[in-house]
Amino acid sequence: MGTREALIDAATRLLDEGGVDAVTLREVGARVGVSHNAPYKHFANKQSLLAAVAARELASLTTARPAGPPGEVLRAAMRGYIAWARSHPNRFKLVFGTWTADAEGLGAAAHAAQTALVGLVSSAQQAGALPAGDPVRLASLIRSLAHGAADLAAAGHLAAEGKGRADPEDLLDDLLGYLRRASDTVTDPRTA
Amino acid sequence: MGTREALIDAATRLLDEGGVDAVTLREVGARVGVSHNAPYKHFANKQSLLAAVAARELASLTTARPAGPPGEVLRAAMRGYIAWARSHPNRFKLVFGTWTADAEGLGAAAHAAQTALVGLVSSAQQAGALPAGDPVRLASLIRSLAHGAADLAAAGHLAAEGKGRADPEDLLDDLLGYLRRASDTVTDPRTA
DNA sequence: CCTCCTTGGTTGACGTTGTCAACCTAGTCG
DNA sequence: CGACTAGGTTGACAACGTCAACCAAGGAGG
Repeated sequence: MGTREALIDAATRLLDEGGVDAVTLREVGARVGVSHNAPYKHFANKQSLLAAVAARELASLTTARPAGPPGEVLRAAMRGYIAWARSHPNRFKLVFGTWTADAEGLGAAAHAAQTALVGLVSSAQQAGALPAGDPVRLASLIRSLAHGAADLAAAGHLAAEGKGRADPEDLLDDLLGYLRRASDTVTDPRTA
Repeated sequence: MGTREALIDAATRLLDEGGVDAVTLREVGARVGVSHNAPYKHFANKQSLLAAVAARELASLTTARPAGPPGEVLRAAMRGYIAWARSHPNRFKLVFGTWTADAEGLGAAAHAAQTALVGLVSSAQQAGALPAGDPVRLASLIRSLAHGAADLAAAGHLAAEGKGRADPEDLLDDLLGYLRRASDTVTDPRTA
């Protein structure tokens, strides 16, 4: 059990408990049982530690993909994305925060997530659950909606009560419904 | 020329320059020409100052609405939203950051923005540019996409180069296109 | 005119935090 | 056996948010 992993664990727990401001190198060190400067033996600075937390989180999102009809797998994956954002809002905010420098591991994880999603979209297209077109672009569309809905909901900028209730899951279903309808109306082979 | 406004101005400028971490009460005070504790005469704490910055920013987003065909007005409004997010990413991040407490003025501004957008959507629906349905829900859908696309683009999580290029503006147009097609199918099932 | 209170400002201090420098120790390898 | 390195320690420092105490201008009201 490396100290490095323990530091990332402790930082993640602190992040969940009190937001990014609660993640202090001293407290992280204390929780692992080392001094306040031990983290510097594993990370260049606080940002690097947070980047490691974000990278691991993003990677864990990409794994664990269930089986089933392509359209449903895609829907389940995006629901997982939304559920993760709602249950761990601080991690969500961290992952998509400002990463000026030091985004090596993070960039790779982001690219992997993107690629996996594009694969799901392609399968769903072949199954007729999504309209034809560039799968990368369609994946970006779907992910942008899920991401935006989750973020707005977390920030409280989405109508959450009353007749105009719009949960992120509802909005996702709405979009997938519109897309399925679009794929039904036209059997257009390719639109470049 | 109230000192309070000057403080908000200085804080906004600092935010643009170096992110939220660069906004220090001491530097804000120095730029306005007062001491490092003067801001406490106008704001309860740093969070309150940032909340004032965010509230003013959100309010400025709601104003300035052009005229034209309803569908185009809606599209222009969302493009303005995206353009704002791209040109002032730090303000964008701040406005939709974590606002546990002290969201009075911010909540009001958010509600106003929501209401204005719902009005645009309703008009576009009556003009046939959008499918029927709860306008609040449809507005949430469109805004979620614009918001998510802008946020992902700012974080670099959106494929930005190569053949899979997906600018936020492109994704917005894609969504509006699908929606228009869905609104057409009610009267005319044949669409291309 | 004097008094009192509010408004907006000041200086000084304190604890916390990120970060740097110097030092120490157990293990590995030539 | 000696040198090097990985990992950890203590101590210091400047910057930051925040609190407390003090202070000047200016009206309100007797």
